[in-house]
Amino acid sequence: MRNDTKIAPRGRGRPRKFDREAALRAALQRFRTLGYANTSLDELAAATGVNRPSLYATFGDKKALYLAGLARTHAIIDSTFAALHDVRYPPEKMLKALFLGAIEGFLTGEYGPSGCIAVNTAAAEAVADADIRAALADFMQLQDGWIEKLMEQAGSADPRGDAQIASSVIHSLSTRARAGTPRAELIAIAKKATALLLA
Amino acid sequence: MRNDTKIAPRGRGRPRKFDREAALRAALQRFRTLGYANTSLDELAAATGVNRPSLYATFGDKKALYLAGLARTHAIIDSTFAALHDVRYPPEKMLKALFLGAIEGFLTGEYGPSGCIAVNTAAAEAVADADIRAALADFMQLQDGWIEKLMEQAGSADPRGDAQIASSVIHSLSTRARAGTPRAELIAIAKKATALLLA
DNA sequence: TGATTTTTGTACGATCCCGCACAAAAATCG
DNA sequence: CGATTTTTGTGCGGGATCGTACAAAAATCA
Repeated sequence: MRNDTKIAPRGRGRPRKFDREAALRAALQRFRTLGYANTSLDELAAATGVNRPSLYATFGDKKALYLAGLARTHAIIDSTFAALHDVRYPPEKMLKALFLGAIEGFLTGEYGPSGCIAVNTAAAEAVADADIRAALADFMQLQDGWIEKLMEQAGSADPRGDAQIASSVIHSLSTRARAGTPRAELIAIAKKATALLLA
Repeated sequence: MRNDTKIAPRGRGRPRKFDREAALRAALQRFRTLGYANTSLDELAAATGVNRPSLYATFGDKKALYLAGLARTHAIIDSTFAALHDVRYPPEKMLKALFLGAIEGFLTGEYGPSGCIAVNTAAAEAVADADIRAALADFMQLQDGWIEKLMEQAGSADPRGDAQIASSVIHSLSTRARAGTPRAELIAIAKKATALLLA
């Protein structure tokens, strides 16, 4: 809970009225709920409490704001995985934490379960937009890479392959959550995946 | 390759100039490439060769056209699974056909690999739009259900669970294809999934 | 206190987009 | 051949959206 507004070396001019991180979080939520293309700058301005000119001055255009949001999520995911790697759970507990943590996150959302912003909103833009496609690819590689490390730590005989399957199941859990699949079924899928990976 | 234009009982007025199915296919391709929200009716009119008023008269509004496209895809997937079920492949061959068939389809696209329209474009709209969410849920249930039947046929001890995992991997293969993952890596993931499911 | 710098907020222009109105066109029916 | 019916295609109107220009506001520096 750092207060960036106070930490930032206050320069010469009029002080910024809003917290950059908070605005980014609010924008991200809208993007995650509505998708990239359906989220207008008016809505983003309303959600963040920042008017359009200030959004442009701070983040650039709509795509830059979206990519900044993806980057923020990327960083959070990265540190979450790092923490999970640090605790060195035994294999089964690690998989449980991995899958259930993902599921609880996916069931979060403004108006309903919204899954993962990268898997479920960036993918829609990925064919037509090379930048968003690259961000999506980075995202998937981050996840695959970390899960591979976790599988290694768990003593897997094929960390890469096991990681790709676990990661794939997580992608699907995200989409299923967005489609309205109830928590119990998501958890059942996670349990089945755990059983297969530990066999 | 039926010619619906000729089969349809030609009524009284001026004959329709375009083939409904062909127009639907063209519209679907645009939706799959650009996503639902990014596809304008002007683009749909250009792609189908049908001007907007005729599109409205034939399909209704933009969402109805999109849902008609999803329904068409739904029907095709259904008959594809029915055919795969009919041939009664042995387990390994069945899984190979299942995964490789999906991958080849996902690598198809106008400007690049476009994956599955439901998983990768409907999902973006699913939180804010209940109709599209329902269509996506139907889609996933169709796939899960058919693969469960295939797993049963293959003698699985847990057809439902195995099907959910196989289906999940397919969802992820779709997203990965859209992110630009090369065919070889998709195939490797499919092989790994096959190995886990047959173990 | 006056000058400077940065952000804010209103307002605007240009573009795009959806959905439909309306007349012309092209077929069949009597 | 005239009447009817259905589709076509131009064209439009209202509205949303993006990105920016410009003056006012709020801070620091000299």
